Amino acid sequence: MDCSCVSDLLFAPPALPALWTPGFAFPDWAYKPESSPGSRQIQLWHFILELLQKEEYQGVIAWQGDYGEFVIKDPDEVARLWGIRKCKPHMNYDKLSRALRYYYNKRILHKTKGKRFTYKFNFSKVVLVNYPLLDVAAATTGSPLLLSPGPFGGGPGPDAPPLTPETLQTLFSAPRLGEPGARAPLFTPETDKLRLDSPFPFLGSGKGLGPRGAGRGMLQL
DNA sequence: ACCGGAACGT
DNA sequence: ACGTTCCGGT
Repeated sequence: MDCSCVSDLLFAPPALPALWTPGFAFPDWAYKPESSPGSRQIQLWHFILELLQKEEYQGVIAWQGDYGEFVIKDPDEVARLWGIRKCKPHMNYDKLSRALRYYYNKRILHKTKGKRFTYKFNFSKVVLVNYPLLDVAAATTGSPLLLSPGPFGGGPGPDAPPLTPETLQTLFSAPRLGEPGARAPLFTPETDKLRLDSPFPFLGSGKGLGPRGAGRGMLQL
């Protein structure tokens, strides 16, 4: 069952110098397959983000509409590219869209109804799971960031985009490296990963979002 | 096109 | 866990 397509590792991780699409800032973890907590393989939403970030694919998939919303302009091509990456030669949009649907429950994506081939990222969710954003939120006590009484804590709302592009950009470009002792208590010093014993009021107490919780010391969905 | 169940593979 | 494949239904 050997497949002759290029391995993920050979896919040059674009030595990204903080590049972002017009109006949207992206953290580097979005491009690193291994940076997704539970996964060694490339994730579909990583891949989507990757395409979204490259200008040469703007005719294939691009940001459009609301914040976090993107439209697949060429479904067959996106499916083809995903098939190449995953060594699934028989990939097509029908199957790809099924995979995207998988993210609905995980609350990473949802569908923009009425708009063809249009989906929307739940960046707040994605960020919460993958990036140590919370210490920033904790540090900037005055910031209303993420603490809006939105769908978090109150239950699973239809969508939860409390983050603005500006907020994201600010957070991700924040030069908080090399600040000794500036570590927020939300993180264990050794692993630099999110601690699970911290109270996250906006995580809805994990209700319906998966009871397991403490996987590998990382928050999961 | 879009949905979600189910079985399956890794 | 993260899809992939197949499917009947809207």
